[in-house]
Amino acid sequence: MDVTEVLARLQWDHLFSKETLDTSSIVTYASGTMLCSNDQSIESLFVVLEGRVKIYTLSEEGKQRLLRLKAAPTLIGDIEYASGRNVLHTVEAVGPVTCLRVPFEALRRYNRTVEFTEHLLRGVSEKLFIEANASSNHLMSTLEERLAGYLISLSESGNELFQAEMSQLKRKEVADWLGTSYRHLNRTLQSFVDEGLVTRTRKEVVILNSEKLKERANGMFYE
Amino acid sequence: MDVTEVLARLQWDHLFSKETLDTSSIVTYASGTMLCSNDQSIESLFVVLEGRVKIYTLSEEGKQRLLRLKAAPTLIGDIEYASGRNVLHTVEAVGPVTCLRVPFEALRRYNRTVEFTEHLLRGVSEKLFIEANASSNHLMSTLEERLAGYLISLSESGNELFQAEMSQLKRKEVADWLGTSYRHLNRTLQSFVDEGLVTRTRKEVVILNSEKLKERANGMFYE
DNA sequence: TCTTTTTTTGGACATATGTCCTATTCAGAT
DNA sequence: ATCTGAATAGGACATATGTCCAAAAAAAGA
Repeated sequence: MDVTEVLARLQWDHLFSKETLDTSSIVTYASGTMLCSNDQSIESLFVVLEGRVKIYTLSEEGKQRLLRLKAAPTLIGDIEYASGRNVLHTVEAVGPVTCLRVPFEALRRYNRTVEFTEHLLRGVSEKLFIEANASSNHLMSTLEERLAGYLISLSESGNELFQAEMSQLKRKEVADWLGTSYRHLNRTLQSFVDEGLVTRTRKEVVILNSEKLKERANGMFYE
Repeated sequence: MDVTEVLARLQWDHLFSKETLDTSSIVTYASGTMLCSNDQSIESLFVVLEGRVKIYTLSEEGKQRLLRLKAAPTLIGDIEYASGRNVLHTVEAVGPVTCLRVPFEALRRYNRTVEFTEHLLRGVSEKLFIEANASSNHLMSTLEERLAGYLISLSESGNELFQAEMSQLKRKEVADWLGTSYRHLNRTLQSFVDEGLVTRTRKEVVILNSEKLKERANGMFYE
């Protein structure tokens, strides 16, 4: 794999200086590998070039909350590089993942350009927006609304990104992502079935009445 | 008020170019004024030089959630400048507030330096950390834990910043900040009283048994 | 084909928290 | 001192959601 070419394809070729790239390396992770774990220290930026990663919080007691699935290209470690703190969110490879690993040290030394810093800034503030919105949504809505919103968001065209990232979750993962228990997800799904809004086989959910479902979502919509 | 001098005192004097400062102006807001409101567009960065601001989300239905009180110095609009989006959180003056208002346009034209961008980046990622942690805390703990954590955090020395920002909240505001109803805050407070952990007058809460209270906080701690 | 294990589904119950409402108390204005 | 409006306190009830468990179904072995 040719790094220069891949970066060019992403239009990220101007971001890293030659010296920086010289100290960087391509690394590949098997499915299930943790690229970084909550609260540990981290010393490199990971540019995910290929594959998909799962981002979630993992508390001491083992409770976890799925934040999102992200497909390449994406940056891991940008927040930690910018803030100097330990890892905020755990990141795990879903399927094989190829990254460019760029040591923070190289960035500090050879990469303090406006272009690169602005790129990080844009990325981090984008993440902040998403996090803040997710958090508000969660705090201010019931599972019913969130689930309806999730189903609608998956079915409507116009947010391929979300669909690519969030479909193919297993039921249990959907529960995690929605921040609820498996039990309660089922209960709520069933109530939609009872009202004729959706049908459910054990493999999939089919929307019958997307109008009413949208009402139930009460404005909740993911992208 | 001399801007150059104030910025120097904050050690922010290297951040803005002369041209930028020329297009900026000092503005003063009366208590209660909104510096910016959720979802509106914003065209200037506000450098809060004096006073305190209240940052919160405000949903369409009027539900609000207090995120924090912040004392000067602090930046408002940095996230929006960085992401190009509309306002994320509503900001309101608590008492008179003096700001330096810097048009985004000037920043784009005269201020794309590494120093300034890195400053924004540090600030935004710091905010992301706080937001992410608050959100996890909220999702994974009961009010009892959060309230205990809040009380402990206010009483222990070592986080003057938090104390300066979060004491002197009215009970209703504390409820907002903890993301609960006034009713439930009272109920939980009362349970602490019943167990002899704290005493409560209608003005203040006094901690009697900080050991046990800390246990109740179950690791929750604010800073 | 027959077990054994895993996944799905849903009952029963506990509980954290919200909503609505009514006293009570306190501070400030008259 | 009296009135008025905000802030405080708590009763009664509804409900969203979690926990624990057992039955049913599917998948995987044997």
